[in-house]
Amino acid sequence: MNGSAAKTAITPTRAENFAEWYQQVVRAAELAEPSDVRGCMVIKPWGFGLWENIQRQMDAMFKATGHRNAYFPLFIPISYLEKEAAHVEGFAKECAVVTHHRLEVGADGKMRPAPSAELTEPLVIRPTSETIIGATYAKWVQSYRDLPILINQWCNVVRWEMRPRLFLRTAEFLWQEGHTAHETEAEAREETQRMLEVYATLAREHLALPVYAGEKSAGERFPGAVQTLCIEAMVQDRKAIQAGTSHFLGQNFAKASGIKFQSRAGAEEFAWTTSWGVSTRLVGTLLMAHGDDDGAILPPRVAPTHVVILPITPKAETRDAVLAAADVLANRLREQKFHGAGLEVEVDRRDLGGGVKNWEWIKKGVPLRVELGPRDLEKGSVAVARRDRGVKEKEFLAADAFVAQVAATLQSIQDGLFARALAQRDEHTRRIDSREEFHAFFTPKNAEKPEVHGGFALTHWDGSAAVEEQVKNDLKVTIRCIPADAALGGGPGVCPFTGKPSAQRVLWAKSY
RNA sequence: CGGGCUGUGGCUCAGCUUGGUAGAGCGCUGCGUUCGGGACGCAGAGGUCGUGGGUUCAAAUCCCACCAGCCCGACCA
Repeated sequence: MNGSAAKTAITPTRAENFAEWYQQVVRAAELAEPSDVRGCMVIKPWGFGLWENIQRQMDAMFKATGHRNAYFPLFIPISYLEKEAAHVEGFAKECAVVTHHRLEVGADGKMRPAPSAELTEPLVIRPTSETIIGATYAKWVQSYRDLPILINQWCNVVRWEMRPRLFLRTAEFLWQEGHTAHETEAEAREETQRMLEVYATLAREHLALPVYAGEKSAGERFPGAVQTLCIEAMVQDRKAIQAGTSHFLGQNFAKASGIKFQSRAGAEEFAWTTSWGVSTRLVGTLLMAHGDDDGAILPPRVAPTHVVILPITPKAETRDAVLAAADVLANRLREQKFHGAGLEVEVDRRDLGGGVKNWEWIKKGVPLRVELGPRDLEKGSVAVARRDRGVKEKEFLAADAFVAQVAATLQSIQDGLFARALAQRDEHTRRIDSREEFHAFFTPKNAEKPEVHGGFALTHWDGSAAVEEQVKNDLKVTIRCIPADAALGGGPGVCPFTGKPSAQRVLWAKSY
């Protein structure tokens, strides 16, 4: 024991070095770790449990909006990728390529790809699946009666990133990609919008992340898309992070892949397609949005475990009774429903001393920790600590009362996290009308070691790529989206960078 | 993929300048005392010093190459 009361579980703190804090949280919370393969991560059970919960809830929303899951190949012939010009250009730089199908022992005794087993056409490991799914849809679609096709797939993709960060940017990551084909433009645009709303709902209600929804500027658009919609969240260093995207692909991919059909009028027409996705990046987003200097804080709706029971067994003679009581309490809690499902409860029976266990769970971000000791058995009480409050704040409750109100308590944590994130975002979202103020907003006081600064700026823009480019070069700030909400856009005005007219305000920020 | 820095038990690092055959703290294992705010004592286990080559009687230490990681840029869910 060397600690003062002010000691934090994570060093450095968020204020000291946010990027390093994040990495330490991922490690301390046992969410993931770097693997021996450059750029790839091992997602550990606690981190994967989080992803599974996000997955399950999102999957239900996809099904509810008429989609079905399917699975398409990991390997994509290079010729498929070449079909859509903008698309290849966007992804070519980060593709892993499979060139051989067999290994052999070389002269140096080491394994090497067998020269005799070179593929006639190399295969790309999917960076995304528009092309191969498009080629498949082309076979499936002949008539307007075959439309719409509403399919989603859960899978991994590979984008050969050079600067990996766990969950936020890795060479391989897990995601879902929805791919739909429609008879009309209007239908496809509606789908694009609908799925963005699904993402916004997921973010707000399940992940407790307030998000701004809007459209990407041409410069930030998905390669090959006509329109890219997105939701943008703010994390605690006030940077933006894209939490989901939905693309209206027009007829670009239909033309590239030959998805055509005979219309009601008998004419041959190209289908209108969409694609939309969210990735394990959401896990990183959650951590950066809600965590504190003691580690992760998980929203109850996606936490792998809602309640952990920590039996306090100071004396051998009371140990069995306490452990038995912990199991009874756990079972009573499991009968409680939170958003339709029984609570996930864990009894931590490990024979570890003192506060060690307690701190492990704090770092992991479990919503509720319950201490149960010999004195509680006598009094019928429990000691409850909420992860969204200070680690010292322990509430002694009658066990019955705790069980009765546990679902409400979890919801209160969920709501509290959202409110906290919303307050932080609103506090650091500013309408800015002058170039000088814009620059000041995004310039740290300490250039050597930049402090947390800036935020979201709602500023007019003349619509030119030149301004985007200039601002990005000067400040590393980009347009995160053109907000759909008129209250944010605020109608016409003047671009502070050029003095030219602007249709509406757009959302600027530094981003992940 | 360009510029800089760094590779030594599981982790963080000392040792390298001035070559002489490897250390600390944490963690881990065992036993005991502890346990409602991150415990303590004693006894242990654990290292091809990133990889390959070179110089030397002798290399963690000097030289070369390669690989990997971190930071800063360009790119991105």
